[in-house]
Amino acid sequence: MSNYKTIETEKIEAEQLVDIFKALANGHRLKIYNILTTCCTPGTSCASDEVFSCCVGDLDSQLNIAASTLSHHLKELHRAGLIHMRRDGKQVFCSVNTQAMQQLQNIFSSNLVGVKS
Amino acid sequence: MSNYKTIETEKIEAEQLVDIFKALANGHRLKIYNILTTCCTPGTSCASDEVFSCCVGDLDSQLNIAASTLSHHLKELHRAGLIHMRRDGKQVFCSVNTQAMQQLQNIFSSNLVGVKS
DNA sequence: ACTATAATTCGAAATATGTCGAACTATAAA
DNA sequence: TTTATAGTTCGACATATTTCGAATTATAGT
Repeated sequence: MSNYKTIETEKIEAEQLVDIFKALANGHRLKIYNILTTCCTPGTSCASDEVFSCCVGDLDSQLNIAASTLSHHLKELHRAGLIHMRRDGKQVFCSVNTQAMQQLQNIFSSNLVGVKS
Repeated sequence: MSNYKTIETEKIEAEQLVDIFKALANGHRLKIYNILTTCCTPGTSCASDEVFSCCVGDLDSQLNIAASTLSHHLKELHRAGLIHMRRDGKQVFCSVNTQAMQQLQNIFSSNLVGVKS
């Protein structure tokens, strides 16, 4: 747990920002993130019986990659602090970290990359 | 010239977005982009006699990498459509593509990654 | 305890990226 | 036209990333 970024400070560290961009710099991961943004709107709980659920298996069915590869990508997104993952029984449910998304918006709004040097 | 992205459409293609994140997913390139954002505010022309100029040589002096490496990184940022490059005599001046920046902000504002599938 | 389902970890292989120095091109000045 | 300055291109090498299948862990049901 201590290995994973939280993105809670106002200004994001330059290195952390690189990690975030790195996490999004892949077609599969961007698609995953995209699916999660359109599925898990803030406040919505992602139960598996909803149309747009987002447990790992559901993502798997939309991606045409090996389960192990998907797992790897989810880990990357999680490590960057872009998504949440919680286990519920046999399944692991994923959702976007809306707070992180907010801060990314801020970064690109004023003059970009307002990072602590 | 036809090889370089322009980022003029409202919605950004998913692949293009991956290229943009890829371009920013590197410490040196992010630093370059950062320098350019704090130097070339919209409308400002970046003459070499200003304090914050941004010809390739000026960037070089701030980065501690080989000139050839810098050139490579600038090409990546340019290919992604994130910066402009124009030759003026012996020097090549770089500046951010503010339009691209704007669109990145939009992407992260509504529900992220509003990409054409 | 056994079986099935969901997901992760591991190790290997293929591909991509970052980096440098040497050689090259472009422009301006002597 | 020779020389100096500013950048780029090329080829090589080291490192990082992506991907898979096989083996493993976690949980729930029989």
